[in-house]
Amino acid sequence: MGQNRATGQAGRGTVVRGIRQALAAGDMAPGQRLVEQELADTFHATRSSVREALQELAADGLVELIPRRGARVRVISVEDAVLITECRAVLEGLCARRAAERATEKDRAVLRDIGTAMEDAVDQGELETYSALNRRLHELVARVSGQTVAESLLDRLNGQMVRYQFRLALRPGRPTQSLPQHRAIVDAILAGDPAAAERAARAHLDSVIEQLRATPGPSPHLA
Amino acid sequence: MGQNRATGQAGRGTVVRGIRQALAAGDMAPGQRLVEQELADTFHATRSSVREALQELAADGLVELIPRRGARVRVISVEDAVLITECRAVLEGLCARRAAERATEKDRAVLRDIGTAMEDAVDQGELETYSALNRRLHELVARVSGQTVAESLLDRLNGQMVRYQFRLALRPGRPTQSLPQHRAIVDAILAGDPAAAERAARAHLDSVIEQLRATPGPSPHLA
DNA sequence: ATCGGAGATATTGTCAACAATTTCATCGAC
DNA sequence: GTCGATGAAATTGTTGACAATATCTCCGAT
Repeated sequence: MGQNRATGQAGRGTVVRGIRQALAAGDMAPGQRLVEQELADTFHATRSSVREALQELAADGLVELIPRRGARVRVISVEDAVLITECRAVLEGLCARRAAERATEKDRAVLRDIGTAMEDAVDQGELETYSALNRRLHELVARVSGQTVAESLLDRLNGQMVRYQFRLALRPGRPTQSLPQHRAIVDAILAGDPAAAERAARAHLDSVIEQLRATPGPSPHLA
Repeated sequence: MGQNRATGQAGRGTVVRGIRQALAAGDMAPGQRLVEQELADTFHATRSSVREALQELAADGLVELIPRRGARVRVISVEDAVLITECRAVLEGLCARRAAERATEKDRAVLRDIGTAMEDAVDQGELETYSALNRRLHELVARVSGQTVAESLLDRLNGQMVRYQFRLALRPGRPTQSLPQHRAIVDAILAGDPAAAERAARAHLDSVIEQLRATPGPSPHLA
């Protein structure tokens, strides 16, 4: 084990996962240049794999690919983040609506659990837990909705927001603000009220947009 | 001129455009297998270009890429079309809302023109013209909205629907049904009424969904 | 000191041959 | 006649070397 490079599809997957993670962890700064050979070395893959991986990431909007000049980590401005979140708002609204129509008893039970777990987490100030539950809730609503198209679009949009979600969850007082909004979504779905579920989801994301707008801009270009 | 193969980025672009067009024109049946060497020959490109082009098309959801087994034209079922159109509904609703808020005098003039041109086309039974105006209207609303993220998502979704849009526009009586809906969208934007614009856009696409549901399924697999 | 250009270096893009895998056709057993 | 195996053909996947381009470095002129 050790220095055999992952080749082909395995390699490509490795690189995609690796870059995604590095991006989420903040190890790669927005705007940073991504050199194919460097990536190949760090992830022990071939340059071909890296090349394909970069194309995949570019298609997902995580990386910017400029012909003959290589790849950079895509820079997402606050305005971009707002536009993305506006789209999330209507798409999650759609998902919440469908979820309210289709949720099975099992789905409802899980939703209820997440709801109470969220309240506990906020009560005890466990920010990390609350953030994780937040992600799980949004994912669950999308999955339960059966709206696979919206689900994949949301996946994509969320991927582009990693950096901002990070910063937002850490804001003091934010959980207190978002918890009742999350509860409203859960309650509407449990009550089987599609219109209320859509309204609640959109209201929640509108509030996220407000928070984004109040953001000073996530880093005025260091390099 | 003639038998020099387009190479590199030129080649890739050629292939992407070529396949897109063939797909729109119905020259490639859904489910049809796409063999790399064949495509390379027909589009006078190298296999590398074809390979990259296929990945791009797969990312756009037009082609299905199965490892080690090649590429096929993606089959879109009626259910898929409905899910796609549901997403279009909320996204175009968002665009219509923003367009109502932001349209300049110039934008409004163009919108007005398209509206009257649509009425003329329907009056005189010019189906092809009406269909083209339809596309132009939807595109214009998206562009005027300034919601570039929604615009690109819609682009993608529309690309996947080419076959269905085709069939739908040809239905007898359909123009009479959709014309007032289009007028409602235009009027709401002209009036600067965001809520009404969103409602009108969603209502229009809800009606499209109804039409899709009444479709017998676009071709029960010939091959 | 700053600007601009020539050469060197680094980086991306291309290609054709080769390897691995799947698909197809043929043939034999039941 | 159907099913399954065996081998041939077709197809996709991978690789490394090479070509084209961009970027950097250094130097001289103003």
